[in-house]
Amino acid sequence: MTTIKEIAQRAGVGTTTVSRYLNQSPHISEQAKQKIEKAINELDYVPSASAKYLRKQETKQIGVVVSRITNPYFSSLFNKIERILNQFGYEASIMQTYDNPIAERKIIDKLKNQTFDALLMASIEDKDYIKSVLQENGNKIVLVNETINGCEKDSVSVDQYTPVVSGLEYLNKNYGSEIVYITGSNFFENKHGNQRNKAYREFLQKHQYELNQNMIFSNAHNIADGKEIAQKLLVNSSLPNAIFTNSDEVAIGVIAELKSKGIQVPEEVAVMGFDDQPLASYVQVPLTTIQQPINALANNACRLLLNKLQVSNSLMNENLQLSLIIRQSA
Amino acid sequence: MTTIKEIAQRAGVGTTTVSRYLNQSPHISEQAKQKIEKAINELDYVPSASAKYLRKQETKQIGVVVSRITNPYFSSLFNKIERILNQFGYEASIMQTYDNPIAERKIIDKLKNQTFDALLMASIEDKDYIKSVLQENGNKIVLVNETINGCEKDSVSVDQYTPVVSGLEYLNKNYGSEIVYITGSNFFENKHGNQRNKAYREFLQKHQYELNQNMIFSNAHNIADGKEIAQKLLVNSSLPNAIFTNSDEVAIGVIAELKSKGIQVPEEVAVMGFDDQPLASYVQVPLTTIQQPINALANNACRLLLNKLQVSNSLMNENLQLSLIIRQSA
DNA sequence: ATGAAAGCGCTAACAG
DNA sequence: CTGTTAGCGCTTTCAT
Repeated sequence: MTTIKEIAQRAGVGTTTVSRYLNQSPHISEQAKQKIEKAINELDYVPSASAKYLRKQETKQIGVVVSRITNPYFSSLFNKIERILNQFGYEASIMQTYDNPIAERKIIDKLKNQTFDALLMASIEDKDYIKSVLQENGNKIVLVNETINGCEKDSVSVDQYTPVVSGLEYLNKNYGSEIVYITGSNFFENKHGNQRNKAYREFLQKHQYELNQNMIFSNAHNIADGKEIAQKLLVNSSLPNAIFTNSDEVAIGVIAELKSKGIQVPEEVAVMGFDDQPLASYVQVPLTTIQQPINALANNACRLLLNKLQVSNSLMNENLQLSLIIRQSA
Repeated sequence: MTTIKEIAQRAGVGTTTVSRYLNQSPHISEQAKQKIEKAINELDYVPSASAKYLRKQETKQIGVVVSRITNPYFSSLFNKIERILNQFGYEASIMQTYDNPIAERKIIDKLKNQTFDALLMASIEDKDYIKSVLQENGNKIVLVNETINGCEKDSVSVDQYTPVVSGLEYLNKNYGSEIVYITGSNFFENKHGNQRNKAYREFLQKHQYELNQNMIFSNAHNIADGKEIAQKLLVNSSLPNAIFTNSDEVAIGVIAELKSKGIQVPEEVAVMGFDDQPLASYVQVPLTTIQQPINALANNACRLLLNKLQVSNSLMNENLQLSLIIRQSA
C-alpha cells in the first residue's frame, strides 16, 4: 500500500506539499507539481479514505435509507438524489432496512460512527427511536416523504391526505362504495401518524360508511403480498367494488391474482395503485395510480439537507403535489 | 463526539480494556464490563469507523458494482449477495456505473483507497482497465456474469452462448428466420468478448443467413431504448418475424411501442426478453424470456470471493444454467 | 512555496 | 485481567 510519505520521498518533497497537491491548494511550484504527479502515477497511489476521514472528521458521504431497493419508487428517488448530491461534492449510498427496525438501527449507527455525514430517510421503521436521534442530530437527518410528530422541520413530504381522498372519491363515484383499503403500515396500531390511513377513515365517516375490519389489510409491500390479499378476498362470497392499494407493486399482485381467477379489472373489481412506478403503464392492466413527484421530492430533500449542512446551493423549493393518473385498472 | 478515551475515563479503566470489550475479547472482569457498558450507554458512544478502518487496514465492506440499480436483475442479485455476505461478517453496498467508464473508475478508486476490502462486479465498462486492476488486485475482485479474456479464474458466470442459440433456434422454428438482434454492448466493436453476440453470429452462419446491419441494434439498456428501436423498425416497409432482446426491460419497451401501433405480439412479431425479471410475467404480454439463475450466481460469486479473502465458508458450488421460460411474447 | 510535527480515534504488541 | 504506548495515513497549524 502506497502512502503519502512514499510519494513525498520519491518526489523529493515534504508530505505537506503532496497533501497540498492532492487538495488542489494553489501555492505549489510547477516543479514540485510535476515531480509529485510523476510519483503518483508510477506508484499508482490513491490516498487512504479512512485516514482522510479520521483526520477531517467528515466523509462527504450521505446515506439514503429506503425499505428496499427493488421498489422502483425508492430506486428512482435515489437516482435523482445521487445526481443532485454529486453536484455539491457529496456521494450517496442507498441503504435498505427490509422493513426491519434492527437493520434501521445499524444504519443509524453508521451515522453515529461517522461513516455518513448525514442521512436522507425515505423510509422509517421505529419512529420513537428516530425521533430521539433527531433530537441529538437534528442537522444530520432529513425525512423524505415520511413524517414524525414534532419533527416537521426535518421533513420534506407531499401531502398524502388530499390525493388519497380524491382517489377514494373517484373509486366511490365510478365503482361503488365497497372499497378495500390496503396499507404498508399497521392500520390499527398506527392510528394517528399516518395521513393516508386518516384519509380513509375520514372518507368513511364523511359518507357514513362503516369501518369494516375485513376490508382493511396491513403490512403489504410487494407483489406476493398483493396476491395473498386477493386470495383472501376471493374466498368471500362477494367481491368489493374496488381496491385501494398503497403501492403499484401490491396492485400488480392483486390484479394478477384476480385475473388468474377470471375476474375482470376494472369491470368486476377496480384496483388503484400508488406511486406511478416506471412499469405502471406496461403491466397487464395499465395502472390507474397516484403519482409521486419523485424529482421534486428529491430536489427539496437535498435542498433541506444541504441547508442543514450549511452548503450554499441554488436549489429552488419546488411545488410538491401528488396527482391521480387514470389509466385502465380503475 | 465521544471517544474511547472518554469511555475509559468514565469507566475508570484503560482504553485497551474498552477496546477489548468492544471486540468481545474474553478476558475482561465482570466488573469492568459493567462499568464500561454503563459509560457507553450514558454517553451514547459508537466507535469511529474510520479510526478502526485505518488501524486495522480493513473495512469488511464489499462493493457490488452494477450498471444501474433500477434494473431488477441487478437489484435482485444484490439482495441475495448482501444476505450471504452478512452471514460472514461483511457488509455490502451497491454501486452504479450508469454504463459510464468514468463512474466505474471512481468505484475502482474506492477499492484502491480501501473504502472496500473487495469488489463484486456484475457490470464492466472498460475491460482493459479492469484487467489491469485485476493483475494487481486479483484477490480483491470477482466478476459476476462478466468475463475478461485471460481472467477466467476471477469470474463466475453462466454460459450465455448455449441459451442464446436455443432462444434463436426457438424463434427461427416458430416464427421465421428474420430475427432482429438487440444487445447492450456494441455489436461491431466488441467482436470477440461477447458470448451472446458470438452466438448470434454463429446462428446466422449455421443457417447461412446473411448478417444484416439493419437488423442489429447496440447499446440498448432500458424501456426507452426498446421503444426507440421499435420505432426504427416500424418505418421499414416490412417487420421482422421476431426480435431477440438482451433484457426484459428492452423487450417491454419494444412490445409497448409495437402494441401502441396496433401490431400483435407474438402473432405479427415475436419478442423475446432476457433475465426473467420479477415483473416479466405481469406485463401486458407476459414475456417469453431467458432466466438468469440469480441465486446460484450470487452464491457462487460470494463463494469465490470468500475463498479469495481466505474466509472459511461452507458455501457449495451450485450448478449454473440459463433456461428458456416460455410465456406469451414468443 | 515548503516542511516538521502534532494529533484525529482506534487496536495490538508488550509489559506487568 | 489490565494499562502504556506506538503508530495506521492523513491534514493542518506554525514556522521559515
